[in-house]
Amino acid sequence: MFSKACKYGIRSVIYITKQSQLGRKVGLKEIAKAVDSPEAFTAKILQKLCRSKIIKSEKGPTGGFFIDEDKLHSVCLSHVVSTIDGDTVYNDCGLGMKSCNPKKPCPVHNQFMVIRNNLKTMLETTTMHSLASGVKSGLTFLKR
Amino acid sequence: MFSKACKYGIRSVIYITKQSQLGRKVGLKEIAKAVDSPEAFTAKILQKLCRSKIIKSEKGPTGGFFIDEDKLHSVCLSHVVSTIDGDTVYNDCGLGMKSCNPKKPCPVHNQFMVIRNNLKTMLETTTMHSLASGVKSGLTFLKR
DNA sequence: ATAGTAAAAGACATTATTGTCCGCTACTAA
DNA sequence: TTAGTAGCGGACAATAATGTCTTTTACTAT
Repeated sequence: MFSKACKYGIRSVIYITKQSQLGRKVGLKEIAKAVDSPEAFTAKILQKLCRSKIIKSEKGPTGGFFIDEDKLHSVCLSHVVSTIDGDTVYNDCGLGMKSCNPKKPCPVHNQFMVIRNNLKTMLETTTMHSLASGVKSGLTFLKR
Repeated sequence: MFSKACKYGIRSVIYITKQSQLGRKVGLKEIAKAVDSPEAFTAKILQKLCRSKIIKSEKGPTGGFFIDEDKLHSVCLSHVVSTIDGDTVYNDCGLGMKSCNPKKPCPVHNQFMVIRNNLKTMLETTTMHSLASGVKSGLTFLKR
C-alpha cells in the first residue's frame, strides 16, 4: 500500500503530534526509538516532512521536531502520504497503464475507483490528532 | 497497491482469458505485445501462474498459454494477486508493524480494516471472465 | 526420426528502495 | 565567546525489485 518510508513517516508524525500536544519538542533519537524505525533513514523522512511544512524543527540543544499549535488539529494522513509517496495512490492506474482514464479505462478501472475513493476519503478525514489520541489513551500502539 | 509483476500478471491473465474463450492458445510474444509488458519478465510471471494452476501451458509448436474450459468462469483477481504478491495486501499492517492485531492494533488499524475488506471483497468477486468481457466489448483496454 | 517452435530455468544486469556514515551548519545555554 | 547539541545534506552501501539473456527441455507437425 505505502512505502516503508511513508509508514515510518506516519508513525513518526503521530508520535510528534502526541508530544506536541504536551508542549514537548522531540529529538530524532527519541522518535526513532518510540516508533521503532532506523534512525538515519527516519532523519531523511523527517527532513522531507519539514520541507513540506507538515512538521517544524529547531536546531541546537533543546531543539527537536514539533508541530505548530495551530496545525495540531488539521494535519491529516493524506498530507503525510502525499509528501512521502506522492500522488501515486490516488492517481496511478491499478494495472500500471500509462494513460488509463475514464475515456479509455483499464479493465479494473471502475472497481478500483470505488476502493481508491474510499481510501482517499479515509486519508483526508483522519487527523493525526485523533490517531495520537488513540495512542495516548492506550487503545493503539506505535511499535512492535 | 500491487507490484509491477502483479499488474503484468493480471493484464496477461485477462488477455489469456479472452483468447481462451475463443478456444485459442497464445504464445508469450503475443501476450507481451497485447498487454505491453517486457517479454522475458512476463515469462517469469506466467511460470508462477502456471505452477499455481491458474493458467496452463503447452510446449512445442501450436503450444502456448491458456485456461481450462471449466476454470474460465471461476478465476478471480484474488487468485492472481495472491499468487504473485502473496497475502501482504490482506494481512500486513498498514503501518508496517510486526505484530499489529485486533488486541494490539496500530493507530490506523480500524480505518485500514474497512478499506482492506472492501478491497478483498472486490478482488474475490471480480472474475477474470468479466474483465475479459469488458475488453472484448471495447469498453476497456489492456495497453497504453 | 528430425527440424522447428515454444515454454522452463538459471545466471546475470539494472534500477529503485532502503538504509548508513560523516562532515557541516545552526542554534542555545552557560 | 565557546562548547556542546541537534538537525541538514551529500556521498556511499546494502538489499530488493525489475528486467535480460542464454541454454535446456518438451512437444508437435511433417
